[in-house]
Amino acid sequence: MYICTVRIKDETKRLAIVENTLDIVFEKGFAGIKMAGLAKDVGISPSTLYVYYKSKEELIISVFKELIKNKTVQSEKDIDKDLPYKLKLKTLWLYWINVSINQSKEMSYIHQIKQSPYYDLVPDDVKDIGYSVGFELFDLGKKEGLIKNVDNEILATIMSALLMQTVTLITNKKMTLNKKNSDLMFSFLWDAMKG
Amino acid sequence: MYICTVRIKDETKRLAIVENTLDIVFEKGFAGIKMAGLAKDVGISPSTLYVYYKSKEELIISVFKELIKNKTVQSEKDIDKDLPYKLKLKTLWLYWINVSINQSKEMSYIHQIKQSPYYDLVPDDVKDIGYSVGFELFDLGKKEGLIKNVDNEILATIMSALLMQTVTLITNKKMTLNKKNSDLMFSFLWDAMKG
Amino acid sequence: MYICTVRIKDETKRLAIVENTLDIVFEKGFAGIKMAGLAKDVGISPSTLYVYYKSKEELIISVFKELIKNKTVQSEKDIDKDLPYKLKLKTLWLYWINVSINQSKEMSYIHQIKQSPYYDLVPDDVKDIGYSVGFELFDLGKKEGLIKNVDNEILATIMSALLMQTVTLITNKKMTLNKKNSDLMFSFLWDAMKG
Amino acid sequence: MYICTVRIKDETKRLAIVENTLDIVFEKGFAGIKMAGLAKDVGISPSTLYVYYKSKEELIISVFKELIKNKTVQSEKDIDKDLPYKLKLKTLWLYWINVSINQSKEMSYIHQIKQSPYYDLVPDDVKDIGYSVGFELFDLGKKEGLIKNVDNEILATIMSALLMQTVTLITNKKMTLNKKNSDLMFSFLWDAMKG
DNA sequence: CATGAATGAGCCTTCATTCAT
DNA sequence: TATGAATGAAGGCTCATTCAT
Repeated sequence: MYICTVRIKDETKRLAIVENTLDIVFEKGFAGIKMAGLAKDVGISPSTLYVYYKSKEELIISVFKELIKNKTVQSEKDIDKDLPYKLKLKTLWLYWINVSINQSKEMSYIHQIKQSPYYDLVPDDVKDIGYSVGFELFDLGKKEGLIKNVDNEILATIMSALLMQTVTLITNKKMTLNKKNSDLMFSFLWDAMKG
Repeated sequence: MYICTVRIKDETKRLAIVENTLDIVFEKGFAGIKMAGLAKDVGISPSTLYVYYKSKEELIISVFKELIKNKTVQSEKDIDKDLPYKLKLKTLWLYWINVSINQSKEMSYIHQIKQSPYYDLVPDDVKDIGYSVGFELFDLGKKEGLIKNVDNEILATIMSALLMQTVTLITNKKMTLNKKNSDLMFSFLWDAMKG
Repeated sequence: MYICTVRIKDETKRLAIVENTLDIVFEKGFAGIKMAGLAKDVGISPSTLYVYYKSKEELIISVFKELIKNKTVQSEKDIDKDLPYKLKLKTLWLYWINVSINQSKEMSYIHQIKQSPYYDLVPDDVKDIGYSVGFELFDLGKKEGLIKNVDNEILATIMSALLMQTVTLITNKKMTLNKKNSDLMFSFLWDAMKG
Repeated sequence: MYICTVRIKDETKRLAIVENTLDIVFEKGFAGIKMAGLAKDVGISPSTLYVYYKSKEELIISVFKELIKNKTVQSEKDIDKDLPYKLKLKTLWLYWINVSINQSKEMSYIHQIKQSPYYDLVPDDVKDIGYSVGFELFDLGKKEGLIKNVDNEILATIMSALLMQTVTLITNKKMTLNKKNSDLMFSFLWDAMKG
């Protein structure tokens, strides 16, 4: 026996899937993604999910790709070329702090996938995107003798580490996000990096 | 009246279970723990696992408790009181680097459980152990005006962040563990912290 | 815009599940229900069972609810208002005898669940259905001074006890179901109850 | 590695096993018997259970045999030959009421095993014991024309049915056990049986 | 006789994915 | 494209029973 339903094709559906996936991963981690549950959250049938993504694996990786793509695009527009170097770095720092706080779900997703077996399945060209802005800034700082002459990878690591921990302190309510604390945390970064 | 002998639960076996659990989590994460697979690795029957731990959950948490217990015991013996302050801090730094590298599986387990839903099930008294040595050293440094006068929580966070990233660099073969690199990475920490 | 057809959960299948559950409980009791075995009997996959009932517990209770619902519906249509009182009671008696014999699996199920731990999980509003017809008849008999003036609960208990034992005698082939025996067994009931 | 314990052989152990089995079956039914749990309740090792009974099945049936044996022995001593017939029957009735109330666990066990698959495994000579006293009394009553001239099996069934339901009413607190109620319930029996 | 550890067989349940429309 | 039903493969766990002493 069969009944009929009418459905209008909806291109925002994919966006809804991404959004709900982020919510789930943020709250319960990757193990919390259940295809049927996700479909229900989105308001579609499990099989419809497979119209958009051919497997759970593909879903997880596609969502990651989408995040990376958006993140990179955004970060390119935000640097002001006329500031003194220290302020340039601070601008980048503040930008990342804000991104991390305001887009905590997205950041959490990226952070979690990097430690999961799924990350092995991410194509290399997607993996290596994201630090270009930082790298240029590091090169500049080193050329001008303002920061330690160390491999960019290491500098990026230092910056990322301090960034993440700052965000953690804020997220865990052990610190509030205000100018004083931003300055304090940035002072750690600057003192660590300056040559 | 009777005299009888009784077999005693095998401590070796429990250790083997812990060891294999660490291996699995290190390689595949918590989702990779399959009771049957673990049992096979250890060389026992799946049901025997349940003689030692009454559920997967309990296994995961018990292993964590054991790691914490051992870690704390070890870290208490390693501080030398007569060194100048910077060297004291460096000793702690090197100690942690070594622990992190040599016991990378254990550290990975601790790191992973802290971000998993299982951590909610860990008793609070087990959660709060681990930074006592660092905190004393921070207090000393602040009293002598050698490091920034900032909350211990923050200092510990900074140290921990740099530590973890250093270990990551080494583990990912982007850096080798030698004196030069140790000194370099410590210089980031020291410059960041010093007052 | 799309038109699509959707398969509907198969009522036949649900009935087949109920039927087979009754068979199993009748033959082997509640402990005899094995989800995989039941699925095989019905001709579906074990997991399909979980499309219809979300757990073994729910299956058992749902089947009970269904039996109670049907039983109540049926028993409401069978009373003839113009008979003399004794014959009214006998009609009810015979109706119940027939139900009990012809629907022995259903009765057995009801009887068994009431003595099992599952009964604690049955909602109260389902528990209390079933004696309404009898109670009205008892009230009538007491008003007319034809039967003992005793609590309905007790009268129902007496009737139910004799009924069940009669059925047991028949089921165990120690008695055949014929007019003479029906009359005999009803005479026990009537003599016991009459005022 | 082994340790030693000293144990004194204890013939009351078997009794303790029986007692605990009764408790379990009374509270949770036959499905509630778990060999390990029972052993723990008794204070012995699971394997020791197998010294006394070679399987769960044997345990269940042996306990039943023991109950039947004791019950029969007791019921033989309680009949007073000089009472008028109705009082003799009432004595038997009251005796059984008391047994049923005071030894509710034992009665429950007998009742439950009779409806379980285990009953098929009980030897026939054990099954048929228990009504001898009643049967003699029924024969007497029939000979004197005081009760209906009906097969003993049926009379016993009637009596047993009313008995069990009376006990149920009392156990479920819908009736209290006092002289008035005893008399009332016996009146049902007597009216039903008398010729 | 007594024991605690050990186990295999089996159970309930979940879930990513496919089927049939 | 869209769907709800259906499912196979697997996983966690239980428990009567045996092992080894």
